[in-house]
Amino acid sequence: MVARYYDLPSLTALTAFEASARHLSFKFAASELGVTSGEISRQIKAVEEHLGVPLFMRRGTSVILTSAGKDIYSGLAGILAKASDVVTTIKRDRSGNVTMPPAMHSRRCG
Amino acid sequence: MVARYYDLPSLTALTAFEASARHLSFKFAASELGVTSGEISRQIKAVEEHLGVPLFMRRGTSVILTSAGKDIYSGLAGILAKASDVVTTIKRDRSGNVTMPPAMHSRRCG
DNA sequence: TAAAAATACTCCATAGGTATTTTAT
DNA sequence: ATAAAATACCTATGGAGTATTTTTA
Repeated sequence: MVARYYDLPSLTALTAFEASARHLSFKFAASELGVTSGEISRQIKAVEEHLGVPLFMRRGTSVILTSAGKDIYSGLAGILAKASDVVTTIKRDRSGNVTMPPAMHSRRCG
Repeated sequence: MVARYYDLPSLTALTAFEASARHLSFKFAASELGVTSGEISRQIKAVEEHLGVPLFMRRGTSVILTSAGKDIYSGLAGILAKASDVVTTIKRDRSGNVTMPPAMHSRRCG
């Protein structure tokens, strides 16, 4: 396993958390992300175990954010979106914008 | 697979890229992250395939960043560090700081 | 008792190591 | 020839589905 230079849970888990926090529902998060709610439940648990803090209070048929959950949500949601923007921008501007001759696109170059 | 609400390569791959770009060496990145250089090579390839753009020019015994590589590096390195900060802060302030009675720390709560 | 979350299985994809090969110096 | 990156092969871990169980409104 990569030695976590960045101390972060997996993107999968953070994505599950962000959607769950936004919807205040594992079920809706699951449906938005196209996975089962069981998987969301496991991913949320993974984030909580990574942090050592509960992020949701389970009230049987619904969930609400703990204050740690609110902090993480407000701290991370924007950052994830920004990271995604950077990547999307590069992808949009790709091919021909690399300020190098086309030959540079092959794996090896001299 | 989670339906990539955020259009990002895996954190593992981004971490490998960040370290490689900083060191301009897959070998040093590998040693810093505690993995083999073969794994770094594969992760970089994964990012490049995700983006559809080469990020490094391979010059046999060394690598240099393409302009897309520079863009991604300057765009993402800070964001990853910031995300890591958020998480680290929460971890440091955990246990007892949840503005809820200690009982709230158990899985179920009423 | 119904609706949502948690969990016990299971399976598959991705992370990662070792050993070897390729590439450019 | 040497030093670094790429790759073929293999194993281990984590992501994810199905079905069932638990929880509280």
